[in-house]
Amino acid sequence: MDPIVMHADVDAFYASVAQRDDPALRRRPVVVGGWVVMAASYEARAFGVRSGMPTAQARRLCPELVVAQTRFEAFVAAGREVMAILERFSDAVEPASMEEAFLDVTDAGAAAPALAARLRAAVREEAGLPLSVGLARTKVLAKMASREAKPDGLMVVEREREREFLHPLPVGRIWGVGKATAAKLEAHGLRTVGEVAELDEAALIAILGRAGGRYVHGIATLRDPRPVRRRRGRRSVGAQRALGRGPRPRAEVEAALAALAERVTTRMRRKGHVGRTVVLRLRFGDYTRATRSQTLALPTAEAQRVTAALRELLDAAAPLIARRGLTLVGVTVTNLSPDAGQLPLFGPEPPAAVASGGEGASGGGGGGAGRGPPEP
DNA sequence: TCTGGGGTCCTAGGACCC
DNA sequence: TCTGGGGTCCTAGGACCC
Repeated sequence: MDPIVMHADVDAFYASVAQRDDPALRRRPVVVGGWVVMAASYEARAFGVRSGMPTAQARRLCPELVVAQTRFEAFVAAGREVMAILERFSDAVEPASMEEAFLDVTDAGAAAPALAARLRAAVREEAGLPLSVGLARTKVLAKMASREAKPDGLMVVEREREREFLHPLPVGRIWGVGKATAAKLEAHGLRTVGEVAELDEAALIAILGRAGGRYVHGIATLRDPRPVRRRRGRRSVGAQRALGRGPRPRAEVEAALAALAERVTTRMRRKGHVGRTVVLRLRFGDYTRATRSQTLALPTAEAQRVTAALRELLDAAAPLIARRGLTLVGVTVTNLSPDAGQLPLFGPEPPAAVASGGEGASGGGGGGAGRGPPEP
């Protein structure tokens, strides 16, 4: 029997939460964000407003735009509320972000569309949020179906309609294919998914590399055997801060890094994580980026140790900074593992953090199965 | 359209080991 | 003797997603 995968995704998540919590915002063009739009309601999208756009530009496109405050705790709480509802509809729920998840609903069989309708109603009534749902045989198809279903809709891609649904789409609509990959495909004259499906895997690997080639080939030929799996542990924790233009004294940069290290390690300690690799992220005046990283002998969640590593990394990057001008610094701690000091000796189940089997301490190269190619 | 902040995964080269 | 082959880890960068 074919699996049935559901992809459930709250529409315009941040903006919908804002509209839910403030009735005066309903049916009005709303964005959430600061100086850049983080989410736009569908009313705002009708004016051409998109996330990532500077708020000033959004205002020019839509003079009656309402800019709602970013209430991060409210978003986190709303996300949890939605996930709790989803958990009632399947044992296998794989969150993909705060506001979307894959559900294995194979057991529902022919009743899956009715289940999806009930789920949408539950999220609407209990969480007060619009949910779009895609139903299909694979994750990618379900994901792409929910996208087509938006806003506030349900789309079912039946097995015998998969080709008809997928093949006419431009390659850039494949989940996981962005601008760079689409450009490579188009440079070979491949514009639609159907055209890609005519190539064999080796040809696609030659164009996109091993993982990308396999992935795109699998999707185009309707193979995507990745199962819905429960959430894996977090892989990294990070924070960053824009510094504005103009030269910054070293002391100011160091102070910013110390504050970021504090923020990151506090979050790690709260979750019982330690990490071994410290990554310094930099962005320059010309919007180019660079990273410098250092792997410690022992994992840590101490701000001081992270800050010390950051200082060394900053020294290593000094010539680059002098040349290009620093505009943003970020700190990421990766190579996470559960803090052994915090492990219960006889817990009900083992900690889930680094659970991905034989991957070991997945340094920088990492084989994961998140979005990667379909497994053989 | 001049560009937020938080993540995940893949690639490639070099070091090092057996 | 025109020079192994496989594996792991680290570093840096790129692509993509929400």
